[in-house]
Amino acid sequence: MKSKGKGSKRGRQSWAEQDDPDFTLETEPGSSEQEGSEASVRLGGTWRTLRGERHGGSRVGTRRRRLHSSTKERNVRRLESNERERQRMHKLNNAFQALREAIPHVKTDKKLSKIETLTLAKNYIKSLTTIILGMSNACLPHAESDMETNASRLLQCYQQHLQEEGEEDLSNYLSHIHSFSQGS
DNA sequence: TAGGCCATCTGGTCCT
DNA sequence: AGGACCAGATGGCCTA
Repeated sequence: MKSKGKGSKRGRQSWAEQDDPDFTLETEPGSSEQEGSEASVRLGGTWRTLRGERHGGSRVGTRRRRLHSSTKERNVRRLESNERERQRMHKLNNAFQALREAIPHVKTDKKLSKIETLTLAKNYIKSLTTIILGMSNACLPHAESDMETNASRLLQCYQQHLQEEGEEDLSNYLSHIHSFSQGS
């Protein structure tokens, strides 16, 4: 355990530790579920363990049980939602990786952190927007000098492009923008 | 060793 | 009702 401020925080109560009137407290000497109330369930091809205690807690010799659904059922549901959450986070991380690859940045051995990725992506979008607006302003010298109006028309044009063409590459989009700026 | 970053677990809330 | 989403907590790994 690392000596950081985080370490001193009290962990969230687990389902088995809440002050819930629906829970009964019972002691079950010799039960295989005591000593942390572990249960293992096979999910997604691997065995996962559900701990009745939370990250090194010290609940020994007692366990609590909800009256209406069995401990086993709840353990299984918990493990299933853990698995779904894991998959969800993996998808999120894949999206972050795709974003990393989409934005230009100085290549180093160290991969961009999530916060760096988001910040760079934001700046990249801003830069591209500025460039595109510059292009359209060149074609529309006086008519649409208001940046906000231009930006909203740009967005409108982009959405229209997505509807008509799906997610095509940037060059298609840019040529669309170009015809938009010439046509209007 | 402290701090940053991350994966995972967890329970609450929202949505379908 | 069940799944998706979210945020808090925690421990592990890595680096300055």
